[in-house]
Amino acid sequence: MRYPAEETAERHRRILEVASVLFRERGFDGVSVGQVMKASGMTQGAFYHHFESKEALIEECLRDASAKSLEKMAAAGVDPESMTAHIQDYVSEWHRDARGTGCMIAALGSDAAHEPFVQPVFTEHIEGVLNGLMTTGASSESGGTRRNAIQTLSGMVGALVLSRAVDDPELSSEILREFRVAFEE
Amino acid sequence: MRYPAEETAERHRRILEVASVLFRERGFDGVSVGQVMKASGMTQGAFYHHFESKEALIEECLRDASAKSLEKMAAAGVDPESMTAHIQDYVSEWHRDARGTGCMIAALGSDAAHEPFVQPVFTEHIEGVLNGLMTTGASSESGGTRRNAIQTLSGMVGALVLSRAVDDPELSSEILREFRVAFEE
DNA sequence: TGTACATCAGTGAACGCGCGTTCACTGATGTAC
DNA sequence: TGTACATCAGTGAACGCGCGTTCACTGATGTAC
Repeated sequence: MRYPAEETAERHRRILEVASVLFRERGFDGVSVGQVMKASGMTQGAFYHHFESKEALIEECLRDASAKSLEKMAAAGVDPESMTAHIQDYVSEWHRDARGTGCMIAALGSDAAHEPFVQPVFTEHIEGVLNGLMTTGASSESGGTRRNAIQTLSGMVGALVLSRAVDDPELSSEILREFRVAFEE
Repeated sequence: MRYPAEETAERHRRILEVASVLFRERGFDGVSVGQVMKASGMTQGAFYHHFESKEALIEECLRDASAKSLEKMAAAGVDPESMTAHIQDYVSEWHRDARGTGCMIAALGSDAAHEPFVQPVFTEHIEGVLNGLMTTGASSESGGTRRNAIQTLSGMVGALVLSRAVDDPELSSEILREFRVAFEE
């Protein structure tokens, strides 16, 4: 059956959305094309009418996640107080437990090191985040320099990765809490 | 052929060493049992005389990497200056390019989030590293508190992950360099 | 001390399985006349 | 306006491949007598 262009675009979006969540939850190798399509309500075969390959899907997922993340950040970056709130929200129990919809760097960053084809997307994304952190002076008391943005982002990503790698809920929360106090008020 | 106990133990160590490097370089899913055994100079079949399963190998590799890392850190932790040097060495181009022999948190941390069986090892390891950072006051000008250890470790791990996720050598070096200045002298 | 046998870490082929990808086929929609 | 046909996003079976794991077999070493 041939479908109206609108429905086709809608299905494309659904695959992208579903896959984007699954990849962040389970890693690139932890999700198969079949699983993505099943979760999107279609059969495997239809996948290749929407994407050239699994790698192409991954790339598009990352570009999508990057764009959404930068939008959210731009909204928070209008003044120093809301940027501080944004950082506090990043290093939170809520975000730790929402891998599928959260930061792609924390979820997939260490995989990016051995999957060269995703590195261009990560490079652009990280540049974008650094610029976002610099637009307000919230990254440190000494103002919104690029150096402060780099130090802030490193800490945010590291704290979230540590809190997720750990088994013990007390330690996990302690990491988030103790990191957060560096950006209080 | 039956082998002397010494040779058997030596082969076990070799498998562990080879696998430990490969996992950090390519991730858990990026390395097969066959590849590990080939790189260790044996055939696939011998693997199961040394380890119960691939998961058991991974666990033993991580415990080994953790022990070696904590030893190195203890050696550096005798005084604040050498601990500072240790931190500077961690956030370096050298370490960035030595994934196979470097920090297991930076190399495999985001995979740990979706492989629950490795989380106990990561929990113990991270506790150990935090204790190591606290033995000297080097983690911050305000002394070796646990809070400072958490903030320092988060930043170290995050900076290394960012520097490896990125395509552009200039940006990668900039991240390392700008993070390092926070711990100068 | 010499011989018979149990041990067990090797070899390498085979197992079933799930993967990414391809394929022949279907049939409602949009287009040409 | 009605009919004939091309399009193309679906279906679901099949492809070859590499995976983790198992297996029958080998044969030098260590042990028992």
